[in-house]
Amino acid sequence: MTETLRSSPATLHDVAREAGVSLATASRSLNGSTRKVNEDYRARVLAAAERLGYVANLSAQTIAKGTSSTLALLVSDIADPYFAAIAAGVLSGAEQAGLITTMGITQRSAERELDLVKTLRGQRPRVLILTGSRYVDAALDEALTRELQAFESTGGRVVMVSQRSLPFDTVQTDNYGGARELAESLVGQGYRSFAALTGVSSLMTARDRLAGFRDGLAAHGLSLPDERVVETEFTRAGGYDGAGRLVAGGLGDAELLFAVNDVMAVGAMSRLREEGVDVPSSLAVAGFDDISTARDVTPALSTVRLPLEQVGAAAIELALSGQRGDEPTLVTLGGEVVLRASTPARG
Amino acid sequence: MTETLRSSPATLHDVAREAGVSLATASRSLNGSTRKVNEDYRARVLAAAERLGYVANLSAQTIAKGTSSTLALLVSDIADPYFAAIAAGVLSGAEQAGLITTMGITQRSAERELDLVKTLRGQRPRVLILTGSRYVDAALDEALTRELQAFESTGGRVVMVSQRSLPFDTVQTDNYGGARELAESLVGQGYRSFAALTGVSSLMTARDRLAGFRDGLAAHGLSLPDERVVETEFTRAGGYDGAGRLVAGGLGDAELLFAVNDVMAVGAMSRLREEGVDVPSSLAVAGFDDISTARDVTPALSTVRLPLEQVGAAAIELALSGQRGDEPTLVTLGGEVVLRASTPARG
DNA sequence: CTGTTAGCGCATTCAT
DNA sequence: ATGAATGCGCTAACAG
Repeated sequence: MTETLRSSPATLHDVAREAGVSLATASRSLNGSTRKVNEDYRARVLAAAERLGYVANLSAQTIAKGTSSTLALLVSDIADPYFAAIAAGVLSGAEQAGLITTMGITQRSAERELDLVKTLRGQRPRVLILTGSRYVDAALDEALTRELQAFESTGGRVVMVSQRSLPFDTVQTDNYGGARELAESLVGQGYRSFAALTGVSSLMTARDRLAGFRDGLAAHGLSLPDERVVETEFTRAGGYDGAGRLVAGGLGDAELLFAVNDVMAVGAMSRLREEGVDVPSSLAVAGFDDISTARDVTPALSTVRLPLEQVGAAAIELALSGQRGDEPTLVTLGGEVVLRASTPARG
Repeated sequence: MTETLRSSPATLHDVAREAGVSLATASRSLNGSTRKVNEDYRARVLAAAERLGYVANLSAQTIAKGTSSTLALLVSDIADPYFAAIAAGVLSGAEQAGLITTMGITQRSAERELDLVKTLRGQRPRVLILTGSRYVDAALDEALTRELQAFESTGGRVVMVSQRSLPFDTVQTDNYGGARELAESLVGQGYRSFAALTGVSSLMTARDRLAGFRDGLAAHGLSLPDERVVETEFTRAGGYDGAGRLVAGGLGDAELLFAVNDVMAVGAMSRLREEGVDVPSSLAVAGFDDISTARDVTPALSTVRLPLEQVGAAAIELALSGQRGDEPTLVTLGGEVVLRASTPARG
């Protein structure tokens, strides 16, 4: 009758019997709030639990207590370093808070996101964190909002990590401000003429960064001519293609190319090299995000570093601390301009 | 009495009452196995559930059925692209199988790993997947083995993703074979004299790759002199430092530097550039893993591509298909040598 | 301080 | 085909 021969997990009942105490005493010894149990009994219970390999059934505890110790996290794509970094922050924060986290991948699909929210609500998590750019489907957005509000109305907390577009607490990075600062730094480096690679305009992230960059230039009386802005995909391949289109259309007097994220910038650099456009002497390049590749490309890429792990941590903090007010809270984390070899100072 | 005013989630009981049917009928309509309920009633139940925003309580279902629909995944560090890729494979596989996955981060600590296993066992997951290199602490390993065996003896399935060292089903990548093939390819490119950067010898991954590389050279009558093998950390910083030590010690006639993983190779390239050692003309460099940065560095890095997402998928498949036999199953996924500009053909 | 008992939300026998 | 009743593993009153 050793532990390894059982075919179903030991229950609290088993432990109580093995220790010769009541169910309640066993419960109190193992998980009970404050010690209110004879040290002698307690030891016997612990020993019995150890002997039986007992592990409390979390589902049962959740049911009995009426509150779970779970956090649900939704990300677009965990293999994307951007989300991976945020997830890392969330996971470590959750663990510190004693929460187990369950994760779902939306694959950048609003339908899947909605489905996952429904599924994960079944867990009765204490917190639901949604990460990733919002979509533009109004119907789906509305359905999602309803679902999330229902969740909140039953005691759950939802935190969005992205742009503030739905009426929930959200943590965002300062895309506009970071891009604006980047532009100003670049002007400080002596650049005067610019081109840009941006994502589809429905992506708020892309829009905000481009707007910030533009305004940063405008502050110095400079501008980004529309014909030098190419809209492409938010990926490495998009950057590669976009750079090709830019070159084909003629670089003109452009001195610096701003890509709204690093992977696009890296793709662009690759294409520029193939096209025989030297970076940075013929065209400087700057990105946004500071992915780890940024410092390893040649020349190393100037960019804006986002405190991604902190974003995850902030999301947890927001979710766990205090009550949800009437007005959703908005936490904005600033980026930091990092100038590297891809944008050297100009004569 | 609209849904948003409730302060606790609707229960099946609420739905039954709202629909004017019994609890059992409601249950059968919403989650019951095969349709055995009048279409009329069924519709009423579904409508009531919709109206109330009812979502089945997963914990309650788990308790009632005695089996959960959860999978637990442990990774060392989710921000590491290696684990992120595997996690992506696991998550998508789990979802296809209708499993919710909960995740834990071990931070490469054997203690934390053991703690997490205990905690996650509380969820009564159907499957437990452990990812990451095994450690060398015998006591901890034994405790972990016991815990995992207890889990298996109560119906759970465990799959290890890493080297085969514990007596459980495992999915591994062919580190030895990949490195061996890489070495042979490099010899084919005309390289004859080598140096290497390896991780601490307790890391089996590092050991296997180095052994494979050595044997690949040996197959052609070549070898890797011990004084040209520097042991350093398994990280970018480790590669950076290691390359520095190598240069300081004198490169001798070394033509190619093999780093046991890509991040180390990238760190090394960075250091070599700083030291004025041109890559590849003075020293070629090759890595292992094919992280996305590999093709973006200059020169692009030769390496061995590992089918990481497939590894995750294979782990799930192994866990879900068939019974655990007496002997643990071992699945090995091969890598693929990818030659790039960092190791051009030599005269 | 300890033991008894009544739920928690749901699935599932067992009758009907 | 439907409903009433039992139990899953556990916590939290409630008595003793």
